[in-house]
Amino acid sequence: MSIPRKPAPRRRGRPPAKTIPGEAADIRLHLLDTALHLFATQGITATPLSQIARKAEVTPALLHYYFGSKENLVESLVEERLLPLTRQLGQTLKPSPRDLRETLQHLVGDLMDLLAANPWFPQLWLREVLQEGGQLRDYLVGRLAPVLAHKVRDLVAAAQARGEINPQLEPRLFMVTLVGLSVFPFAAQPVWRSIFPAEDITPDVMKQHVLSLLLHGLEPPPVPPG
Amino acid sequence: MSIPRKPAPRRRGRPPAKTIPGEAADIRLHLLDTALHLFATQGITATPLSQIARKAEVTPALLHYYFGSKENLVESLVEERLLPLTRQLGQTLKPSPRDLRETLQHLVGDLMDLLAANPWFPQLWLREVLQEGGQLRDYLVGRLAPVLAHKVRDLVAAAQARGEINPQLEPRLFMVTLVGLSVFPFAAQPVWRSIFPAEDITPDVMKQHVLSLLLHGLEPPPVPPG
DNA sequence: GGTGAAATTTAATTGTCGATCAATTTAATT
DNA sequence: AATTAAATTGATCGACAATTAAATTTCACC
Repeated sequence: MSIPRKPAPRRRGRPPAKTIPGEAADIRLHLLDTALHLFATQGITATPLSQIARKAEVTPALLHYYFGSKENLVESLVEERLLPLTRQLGQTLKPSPRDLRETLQHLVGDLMDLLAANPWFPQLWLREVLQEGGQLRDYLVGRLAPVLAHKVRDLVAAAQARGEINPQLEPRLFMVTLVGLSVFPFAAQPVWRSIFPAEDITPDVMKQHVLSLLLHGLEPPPVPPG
Repeated sequence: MSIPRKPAPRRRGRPPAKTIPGEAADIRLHLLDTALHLFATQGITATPLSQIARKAEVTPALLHYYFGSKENLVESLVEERLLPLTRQLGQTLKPSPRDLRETLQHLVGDLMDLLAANPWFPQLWLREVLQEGGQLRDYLVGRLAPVLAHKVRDLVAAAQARGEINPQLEPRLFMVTLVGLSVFPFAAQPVWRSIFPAEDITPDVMKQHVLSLLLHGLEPPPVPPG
């Protein structure tokens, strides 16, 4: 039985190149992954570079070698991880010759798929966007919001004018509501899952719940004819 | 015109007692207020004691004199500011021989009133409940949730069984949804208010919006008979 | 095979923050 | 009036985090 050995405490100097190609994981990307995960679970300011380094089994100095500074590391994360996701989300609203309901259904569906596929997203979002001084807020307000929030507001207002939807809704609040409705349950998962057993509540169930609430609220469905 | 003078840089030693009774504000409470405000807007870890001290026009040492440690200060805040509010909220669901809609309307209404009256609440709530290791999480899961979440779940399930409400909703997700729907828009105020002008969106407007969405979703109201 | 660039670590530097403690001033008590 | 208790500052210590510099090892190319 081989003794489980500490993974050779990495000598100084440039390490030998991996010959196994699959193993040649780009260190920089690995650092990004590690940082993203820790930032999401603990917050950016609360996570020292040393911790990222330890988890990635390198030294803090290497983080500086690759990113220059902590601030820069965050910026890289936004640029390379967050932006692609949100851009993808932005696409959803592009072709909207559809019915409003259908459009919103797609938007919320896509958003929730994205949240389910990237568990770090909701926490990071709450912490770094909603929080005063959050590192990501400027980006949101400056780039993402104009694309999404304004469009949603206009679509809702137009549909209201046509009498297609509930006129008591405030168009300008609609986007926030949408986001709250989808992001919050994901971010709060650890809480409600520890309140009652809910292993059977999959992302799909959550999606159904949210969409149904969005479309009909508490209203029971009309009795089917027959 | 008198030169605006720096408020006398407080000599060391015990200060003379204020004879004006209204002026004799309890320093400890003042420190709590200041800390609460800064914590809510910047985050706990992001706020050094020195900043609280500067804003309250005392030295960091005094904070230690009154609270012993930063951790203790946070605990005091939770104990003396947050808990009373949440307890008060817990009362709302106590007497519920009412109709489900009416009950929920009251619950959401009360919650949103509370949020509007205590602007620091949403931010601190998000941080202390949703965040891994937040101070309020244990309390919420252990005490508040059993009162609220379980009750809401049961009420919703019962109403569904009676065919009174939308059967597609997941009862166990209902409470989270409710909280997300009300807390999120408040917490995100700084964001959406900077996206488009919305001075006219008062807490009452927000309340109407949320309640209407909750009750009817996107459904337009039935054409009034006549 | 030698040489410079690349990738790492170790070690040193600097700044900030929380905490402690002695000194000082006033209040309260006897 | 004397003495003790309470409230407050100033100075500073130790921990730790971010950054920088230097040293070391390997790689790639001529």
